[in-house]
Amino acid sequence: MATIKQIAALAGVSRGTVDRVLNNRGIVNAETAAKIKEIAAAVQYSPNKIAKTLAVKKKNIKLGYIMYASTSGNPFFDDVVTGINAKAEELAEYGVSVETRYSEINNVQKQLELMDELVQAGVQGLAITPVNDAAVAEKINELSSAGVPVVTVNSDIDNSARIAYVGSNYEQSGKTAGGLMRLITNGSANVGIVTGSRDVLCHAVRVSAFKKSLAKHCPNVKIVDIAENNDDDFQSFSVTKTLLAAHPEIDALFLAAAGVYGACRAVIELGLQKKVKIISFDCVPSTRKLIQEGVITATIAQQPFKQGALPLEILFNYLGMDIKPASEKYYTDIEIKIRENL
Amino acid sequence: MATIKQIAALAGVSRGTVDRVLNNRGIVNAETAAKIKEIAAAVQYSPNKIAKTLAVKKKNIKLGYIMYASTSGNPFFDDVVTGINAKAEELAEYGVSVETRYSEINNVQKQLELMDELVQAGVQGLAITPVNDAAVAEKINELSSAGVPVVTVNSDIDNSARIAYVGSNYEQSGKTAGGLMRLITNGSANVGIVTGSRDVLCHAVRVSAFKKSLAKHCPNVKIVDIAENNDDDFQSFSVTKTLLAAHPEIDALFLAAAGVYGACRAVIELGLQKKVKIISFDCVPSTRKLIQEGVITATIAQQPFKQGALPLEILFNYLGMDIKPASEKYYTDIEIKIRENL
DNA sequence: TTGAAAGCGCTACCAG
DNA sequence: CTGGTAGCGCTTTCAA
Repeated sequence: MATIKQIAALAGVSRGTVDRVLNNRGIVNAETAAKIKEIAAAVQYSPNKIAKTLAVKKKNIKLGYIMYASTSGNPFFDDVVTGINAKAEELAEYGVSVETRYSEINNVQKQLELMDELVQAGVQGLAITPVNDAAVAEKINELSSAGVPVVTVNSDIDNSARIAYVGSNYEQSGKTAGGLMRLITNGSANVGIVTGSRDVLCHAVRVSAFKKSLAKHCPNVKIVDIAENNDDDFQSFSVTKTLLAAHPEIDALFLAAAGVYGACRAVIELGLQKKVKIISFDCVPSTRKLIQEGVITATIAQQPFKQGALPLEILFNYLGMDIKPASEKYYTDIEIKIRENL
Repeated sequence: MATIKQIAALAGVSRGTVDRVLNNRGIVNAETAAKIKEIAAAVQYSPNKIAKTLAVKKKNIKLGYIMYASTSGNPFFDDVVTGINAKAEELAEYGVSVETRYSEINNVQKQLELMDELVQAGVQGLAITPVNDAAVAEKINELSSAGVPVVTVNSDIDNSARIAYVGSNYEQSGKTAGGLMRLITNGSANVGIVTGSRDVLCHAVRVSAFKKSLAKHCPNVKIVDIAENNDDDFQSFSVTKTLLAAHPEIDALFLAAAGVYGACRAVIELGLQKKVKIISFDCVPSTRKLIQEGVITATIAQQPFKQGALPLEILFNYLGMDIKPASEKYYTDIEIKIRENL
C-alpha cells in the first residue's frame, strides 16, 4: 500500500520523478531511476486504481461501438444493447463517452462506413461485432496501427489485430448442446437440426461440435437431417415443417441459431410438442415463454448483457488505466436453462 | 454530471454547505438548504462514486467475517473463502481491512464467542454464516442496534435484523434439481435421496422442493427412500450402500447436500454407476472429477466465490458509500453443470 | 532532467 | 450555522 508520495520521500526526489520512472514517461537520470525502482520493489508499490480512475477524467476518452441491430431479426441483440448502455452510463462517471452505431448482418460496406464515421468522430477505441470479411479485418488492422484498439464482440474475426474477443466459445457451446441432448434422450434419438446458415462460421462451428460430441458418446443418436432458416422466424417455420414432414422419425430438434420461435410454431402446428424434444440457444422472451410452456426442454444462454458491457470495460482499462487485457479471449459462461432455473 | 463545486457556485455558498445539505450532515439554514436542493435537482446532481471511494480511505473501515471452516467437512467453503480473500484484497485499496474467523457448523457457543471477539476488535460491520439458533439471531440484533450492520451468508436466519442475505434460494434450487431429474429420467424413475440432515433447514427445504417439483409434473417418478449422511463422506458411503442394497429398484439418486464423494463411492462399489443416474449439489473438485468420469450426470452449483465476496461489498457500500442494499436477499445463480460445460 | 503545484470530486476538520 | 482548506493518490503541466 505504498504510495508514490512515500516513495518520493524515501528516495529524496519529487513525486513527478517517481511517476516518470514508474510509468516510463519522460527521461530520468539512470541512477535515480534505479534507486526509485529498487525502493518501489522493496515497498511493493502497486498503483491505486481508484486514484488513477479519478485522474483519468481529464483524458475525456471517447469510445465507439458497432453492434448488430436487433431489428435485423434477433432480439438477442436487445440484451446486448442493454449491457452496452448500462456500462456506458457507468463509464460516464469516468469522463468516458460512448458512440453506438447499428449495422446489419452481412452488410460489409455499411460496416466499413460506420467504422470510418466513428474514427472521424474521434473515438479512441472501438468495440464491434464484425462481419466476417477480409475488408473488415483489414480496417481493424488499420485502426490498430493508428493506435485505436479494437475489441471484437459476439463473433471474432480471423487474422485481425483486435486486442481481445468477447463472446461465446462456439465449439464448447455446441458440445454442451450435444451433452444436453444425450442426457434428455438417454442417448437414443433421431435428431433434426435447424441452423441459421452453413456459411455463418459460428453456426457451422456449433453444429459440428454438436455432432462431434454426440458421435463420440452416443452411437444411438442419429442426425437425420439439417435445415437452414437464415435466422428468420418465417423461414424457420417453413423449413422446420418441411423437415418434420419429410422425417416423421424425428423425435428431437436442435435449434442452433435464431428463428427458435418459428421452428417451435411448426412443431406445435404439427402437434408434435409432446413427442419432439427441443434444445435451443439463447434466452429471448419468446424462448423463455416456450420453455415455461414445456415446448422447449432446455436452452443455452450466453450472457448477452456481459457481451455488451465487457468490451467497453476492456477498452477503458486499456486506454485509461494502461491495463492490457488479461486474455485474448473472454468467453462467456455457457448457461443451461430449464423451466425451473430460468 | 454536476459536481458539488458547481452547485456551490450556482448557489453562492461553499462546498461544505452543499455537502451538508446533500448528505444530511450538520444543520443548515432552511432557506439555503431548500435553494441548494432545488439547484441539485435541476442539474440532476448525482455524487461521483470514485471520488467518494477515494475519500473513504480515512474512515479506515474494519469488517469482520465469520465463515464455516472447510475442515468442518465441506470443501465447498474453500471456494467461498477464496471469494472472501479476493474481495478483501480488492477492498484493501479502499482502506478496508477484513478480519476472518472460522466457526463450526452447529457450534452455537463458539460462534457467539467469535462475534464478541470481532466486536471487541472493533469491526464496524459483520458477514456471517449463522448457525440457525435463536441466540445467534439475538446477537445479530444486538449488533444491529449498536450500529454494526450484519449480512448473512449461505444460510439466512429468521427474525434477525441482518441488512441482507447472500446465498442460494434453496427452494428454487431444489425445484431445479427436480426439473433436472425429470429431464434425465424422461419422467420415470425410482429415486433415492441422500441428504445431510433433516434438521438442517436448508437441506430440508431443498428436499421438499425437489419432491414437490416432481410430484407436480412426474407421477411416474417415485421417491423410494431417504437417507441422512450428516455431510460426512464416510457416513455418506455407508448409508448410501445400505440404501441401495435395501432398494435394488433405485435407478436415480438425488444428493442434496455434502458427502457427494462418499455416496458415489458406494454406487461404484456396488457396480451401479451405469444404472443409477446421479444429481448432486455444488462443484467441489471431487464432484468435478466424478462428472468427467460420467458417474454424476449433473450438478447444481451456486457461485461460492460470489457468496464469499458479495457480503463484503454490501458492507462496504453500506458503511463507506452510504448505499443501502438494493435488496434484502441476494440469491446466487443456479448453475446447471454437466460434463461439457464444467 | 527535475520540482512544484493544480486538479479529478468528495469528505472532514477547524475557525469564525 | 457557514466558509475555507487540507487531503485521498495519481496525472499533467509549467517552470526551473
